[in-house]
Amino acid sequence: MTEPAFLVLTALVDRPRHGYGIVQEVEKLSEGRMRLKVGTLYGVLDRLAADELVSLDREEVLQGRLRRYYRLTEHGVRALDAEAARLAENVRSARDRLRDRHAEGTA
Amino acid sequence: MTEPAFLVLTALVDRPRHGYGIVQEVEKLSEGRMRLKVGTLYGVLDRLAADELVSLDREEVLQGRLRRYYRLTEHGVRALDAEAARLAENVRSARDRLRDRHAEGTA
DNA sequence: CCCGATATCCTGCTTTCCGATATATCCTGG
DNA sequence: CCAGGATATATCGGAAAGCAGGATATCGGG
Repeated sequence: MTEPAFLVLTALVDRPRHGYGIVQEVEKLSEGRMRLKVGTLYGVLDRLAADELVSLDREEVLQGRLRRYYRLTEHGVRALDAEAARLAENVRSARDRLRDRHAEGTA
Repeated sequence: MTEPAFLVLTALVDRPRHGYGIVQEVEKLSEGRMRLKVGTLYGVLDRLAADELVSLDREEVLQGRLRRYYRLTEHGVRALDAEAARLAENVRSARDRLRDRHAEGTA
């Protein structure tokens, strides 16, 4: 799973959101570090929908502007959980090794 | 930074390794989960070298076979450390949200 | 004697990223 | 009253990246 896909899934965990809302939520949850590009978003959303990790929740027309809401599927929840575990393992092994490297210099 | 790049840097933390050795080390440190493709490796190595996160350590000819060793630069160590922190943040926010989602169902 | 492991590298296909652009509405400030 | 920023979706095309496959070459085991 790519990083933008991971962030989109994370943004959808608490409730369905529309495209622009996802962009804002990703920026918020990453404390401004990640700014999801709209050019990236729709491609990611299409791929996630094709894989059935997200699905179209509903469409609203608010003040003449279309809002298309996506929600996380149960499959999506499991995929996000598995990916988080996988990334955590990568982080752990990198940190273990970095710690050993510095410990050697100290010893 | 892409995931293969992250894994290559991790594999080089403890000592310089040559291409094929990196492939094996990545497979070992990920407990068989990640199998780095050779077609991916050399492109990654070139990019990391261009960014000065790794550098050519030495070349050996062992039993008629060339071995080209790469080592992590100090810049590479810092980049790996920063990337690990960034990924850890992504994992943390995903897990926080997943926990809340399940807590709601429980409450 | 062939095959798997070891070892590097290139080519080309596919996927993905993302800047740019297009379209359209609403609100605020000047 | 109008310019510009925020809100909102979508597409195009270039660039970057991933990766399967194949070329090339040695060594050891069955």
